[in-house]
Amino acid sequence: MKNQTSAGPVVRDRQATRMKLIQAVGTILSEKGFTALGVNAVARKAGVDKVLIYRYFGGMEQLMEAFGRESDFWPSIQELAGGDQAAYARLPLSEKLSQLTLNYTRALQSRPLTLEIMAWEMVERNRLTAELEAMRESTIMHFYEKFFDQHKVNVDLQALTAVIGAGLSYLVTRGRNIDIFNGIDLKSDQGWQRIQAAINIIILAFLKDRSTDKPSKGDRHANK
Amino acid sequence: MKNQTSAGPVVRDRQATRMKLIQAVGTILSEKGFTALGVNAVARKAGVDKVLIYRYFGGMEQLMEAFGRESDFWPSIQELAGGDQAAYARLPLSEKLSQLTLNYTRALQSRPLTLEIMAWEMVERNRLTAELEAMRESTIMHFYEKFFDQHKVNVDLQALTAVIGAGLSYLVTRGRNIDIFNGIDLKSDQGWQRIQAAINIIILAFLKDRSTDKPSKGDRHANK
DNA sequence: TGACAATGTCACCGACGGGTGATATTTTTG
DNA sequence: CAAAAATATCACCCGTCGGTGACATTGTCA
Repeated sequence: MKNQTSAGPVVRDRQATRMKLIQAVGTILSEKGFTALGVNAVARKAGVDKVLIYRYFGGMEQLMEAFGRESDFWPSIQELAGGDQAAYARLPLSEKLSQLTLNYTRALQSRPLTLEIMAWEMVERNRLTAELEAMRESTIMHFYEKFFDQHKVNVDLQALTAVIGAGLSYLVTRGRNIDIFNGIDLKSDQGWQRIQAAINIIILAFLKDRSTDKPSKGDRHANK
Repeated sequence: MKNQTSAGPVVRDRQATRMKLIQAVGTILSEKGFTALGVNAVARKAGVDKVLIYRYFGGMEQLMEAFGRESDFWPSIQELAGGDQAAYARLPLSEKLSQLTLNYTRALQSRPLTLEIMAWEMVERNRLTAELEAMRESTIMHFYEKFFDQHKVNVDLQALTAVIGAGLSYLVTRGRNIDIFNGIDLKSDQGWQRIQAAINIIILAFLKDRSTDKPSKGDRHANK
């Protein structure tokens, strides 16, 4: 066993090299953004030859895919529920929705890399964006089943959350590049408080007189 | 006066060439998207030498800027109001908002180039995206002044329209690449009807009991 | 007519992109 | 130890990019 190669320089470790490449993807994305992402840049950043990207992953697409899996890009159900799922489950529907939107906003704002990818999703579809999309749909779906299915409502809850969720995604993503949207200051806490306040009102008003957790009233006409 | 250059080939017309270049920008954007936009591609598409981009515009940035001005990228106030501004002005506030969101959605959906640019706005800031941004803010601002200032409401109307507007922008832009968002089918009319229905409910519910066009009630507390 | 500007083409540059074959070095295996 | 496989480097190909200088053609004006 001559495993001690003296002052061994140049360690050869496939797994370590793979990791270096995967991490380099994240570094490039956060430093330069998606437009700068490519085999040359990633290999340079990782301090490794670019041919290894092809050898170990099959190409840039697959490397991005691997990058997508080995990170906490997307908030977990736990995080979206605010940490205590049992407590969350006991909240009334309006509170659940309100908390969800707040947690969602914070989760996004704390993930610059996710925002970078979400922005890129608008422009291009590749394995990384597809991977993230799948995660997202899956998480949201499970969240729905776990916490919302129990509530009997005669309103289109999916449409409501779609609009609000889309709105938040847009505002957070956009907030990286612009200061003011529609008169709201996206760089200040006060601006986000206005948004959150409006969403809370929307949720309360949307549910009011239109749904009850106890389906006893015979009221069924939702619109007009 | 030797103005008849026989079967004159090779017409030399600065204005026409400028136009060819500007139009080529639009063609590239709609055919290949923003990632393919560059001096080489544009010149090739226009059938013109790329050096003219520098001579006539000063560079790609300025060409994009020119492109941004010479087109109806952004819906006019007229279009957002649904064609008849006088009639629109007479509507109650909730109807105004409802119509506005509908017209906004349709306006965006009928402008694939605008969507392409809006998508790119998420990723990069350049003269073209800045141009579109300026147009947008300006139009929205004027629209507000013209049709909404008259209404006395004690709710944060800007925050409401910010959330809804952002949501629609996101959904329409995203609808180019994905089919389903949050369980809503973005490719079908039925999906969009669900969204529009939800928005209508939101608007009605948001305004109900919280605002009156006649500010007589002393109720001023909006959110708890 | 000749001078001159306007218009447009062409060839070329250096930098960087994705991708590949040959080769060197380290580790494992027999 | 030697042979073979795994790991990593290097040099190179080809295409495209943004950008520029030299040159050709056309129109204008004196």
